[in-house]
Amino acid sequence: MRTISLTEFEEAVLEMLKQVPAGQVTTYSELARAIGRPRAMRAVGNALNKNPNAPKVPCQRVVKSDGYIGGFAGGVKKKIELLRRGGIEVKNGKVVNFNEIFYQF
DNA sequence: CTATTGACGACAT
DNA sequence: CATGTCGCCAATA
Repeated sequence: MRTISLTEFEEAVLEMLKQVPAGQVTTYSELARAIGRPRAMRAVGNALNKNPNAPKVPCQRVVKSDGYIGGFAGGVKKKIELLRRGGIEVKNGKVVNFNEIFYQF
């Protein structure tokens, strides 16, 4: 079924995000770049915010380019908890070993 | 059409 | 390191 109330852009963002393996993270910028809109990192964040997609899409694995958590529709605290649960350590609002677990498309 | 708003990024001060 | 400003893009009013 479709019942997609999402735009092509939002769809693309979610699809790409689903490709991120567990235990790794990506960035808004990289994600935007992967869908062909290298300067649309803000729009990417906007798309994720509007789509409280459940576990279908690991929205929590998207962080800022400098390794900081960024934001989350359910609250940053929640985002951090989800990340830790997924084996990703977060310290002082920033992903530990960010450079090592950073997933590039 | 224009204006406003953001889970951003890079740079200047 | 902290704060401010500008640029960028898509969605929405």
